Formats: sequence, structure tokens, C-alpha cells
Amino acid sequence: MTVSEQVEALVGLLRERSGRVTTARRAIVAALVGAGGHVTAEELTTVVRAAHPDVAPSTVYRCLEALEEIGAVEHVHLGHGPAVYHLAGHAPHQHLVCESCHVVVEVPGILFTALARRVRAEFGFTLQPGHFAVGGLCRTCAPPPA
Amino acid sequence: MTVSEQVEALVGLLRERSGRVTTARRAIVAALVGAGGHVTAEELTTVVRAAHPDVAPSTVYRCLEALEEIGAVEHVHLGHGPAVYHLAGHAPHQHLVCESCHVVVEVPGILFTALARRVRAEFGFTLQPGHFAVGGLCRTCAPPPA
DNA sequence: GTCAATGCAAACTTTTTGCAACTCC
DNA sequence: GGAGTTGCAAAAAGTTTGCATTGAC
Repeated sequence: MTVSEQVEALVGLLRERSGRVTTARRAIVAALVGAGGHVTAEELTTVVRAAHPDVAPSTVYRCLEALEEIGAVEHVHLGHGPAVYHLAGHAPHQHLVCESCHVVVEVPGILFTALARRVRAEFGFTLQPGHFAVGGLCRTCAPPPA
Repeated sequence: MTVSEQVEALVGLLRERSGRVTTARRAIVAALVGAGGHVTAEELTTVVRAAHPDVAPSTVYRCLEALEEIGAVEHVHLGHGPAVYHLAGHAPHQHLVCESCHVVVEVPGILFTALARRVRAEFGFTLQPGHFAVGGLCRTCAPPPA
């Protein structure tokens, strides 16, 4: 699926399930698809404004909210700082944030299945990791093994 | 160790390792020890102000920062909303936050050791869970098993 | 007496909200 | 043409910072 096909698919979904499709929404969706990964609302706003200088940050937030409601987009909190948004449907993954240098590492979500099963069995809590990053120290910042 | 002994120990540590001990700092430490668990900076400010109405929120933040620097206090981010602070030295634990009703569940940190070992071996990242909550659904909010 | 700590107010970051104007369907 | 969107500005929440004053040692 090409980028513009992805944009059209998402825009179509918006029209069908959420409401109207405007120039701003089309531009935001295009910027999100074009980014190809995780972006903050602010980064998205900057990209959109390059072509459409009048698009307000609040419009970006509202559009992302609409896209999340229809399940097309998800956001993740990387600790401090702004949330990052990405298209839904990617393989589940977990973000790890180095608390020293703030680099972000992605690991497969499947690593968490054993833990999730145990937490559900023992505590009745259904883990949905991924929405919040887990902290730690990256390879560079961790003290070298003794 | 009684509450006031704990307060004196912490105040002494502050004097020794961080600087001066003021009325505000003593009151903040006492409120933190008295709370006996996790408190937000705002809750702490309210308690302190009951006896010392002039203590400013910024003083509470600065005192908590000093206590964290000497390793006496730690803070945790429960997703959205304010950070919560607690005395260091408790058994390591992880907070789980229900993304539906926002209830907070604590589970032993030891549950994460197998995962942490694997992440370090495979990705060179040293997990330090606990600083950020993990999301999910609590027993009440999770859809009942089919 | 000195300098760290305080109180106050203002800045800050990220996100949300109120509302009149606009425009997609 | 009417309801959903927009842009703007202001608010909101949580935390940090600047700075003159205070007070611990």
C-alpha cells in the first residue's frame, strides 16, 4: 500500500466513522503517514504548517483524538515530554526509555506475555503494556558488567 | 523505628548531606513520613500548610528534590496526573494503573526479574521498572472471561 | 555575617476548552 | 443551510525558575 493509498484509506475511514473530511484533517493524516513512525503532536503541527500555516495545534490534537476514537491511531507516553502518536495496526511493541540519556528503544510486545499472564492470574489485572514506556538504562548508560 | 525517629533520621541526613534544616523542611519530612505511603506534592503541601500556612508549593518540590538527591525519597509517575512520592527503601514494587477507572494496583517488583534478564540479554537494556506505571485494566474494568 | 533556603509570582510545557467564524456534505 | 470543524485565545495542570528576603549555622 502506497503512502497516498494509506492516506486515502484513513481519510475514508474518518468520513465513514467520524464525520467530515477537511483540508486540515487530510494534511494531518498525510503528515502522520508520511512520518512513518512515532511523532509528537508538535512535530506533526510543524510539518502540517509547512504547507498549511493556519492549522492550529488544537486542530491537530482534535484530529488525532478522532483518529484514536476510530482505532486508526494510538499514542504512547514516553515518560516526561510530549506523547508520541503512531498508526495503529503495527506489531505490538513496548518502548523503553533510558532515564539517563532519554534514548528510546523498542522491543517486541510479546516479551511481556508471560508476565501479563502471571499478573492476571495472581492479581486479576490485565496488563496492557505499551501505552506507557518502561524506564531503565540503555546499553551505553548502564554501568559495564563487573 | 517510630515516626519521629524516622523524621529525625531523615532530617539528620538532610543536614549532613544536603545543607540546612529549616522549619519548612522539617514539616515536609514529617508530613511525608506521616503519610506512610505514596503522596503527591500537592497532598503534601496541603498537609504541611495545615500547620505552616506559608510554605509554598515550590518549597515542597525543592525539598523533595533534595531528598531524592540524597537517595531518601523516590517518585513514580502514574500515567497522567501528578507524580507520587514515597520514602526510599521500601520493597521494590511496580504500579499498575487501570486505564479505565484509574485505580492503582501495586505488585512486587520481583515479577519483572525474568523479563528484565531477558531484555538485558537480548537488547542490552537494563530495565528499571517502577519509575513509571504500567497500564492495563483492573479486575472490575476488564471484560469478563468468555 | 554569609549563603542556602524560602515565598511569591511568573514562566513553563503539554494539552484542553470556549466560542465565533467557517465550510463540508 | 445546518451541524461538524476550525482557528484563535485563554485555561488548565503540574512543575520549574527568578529574585529579593529570610534565617540557619
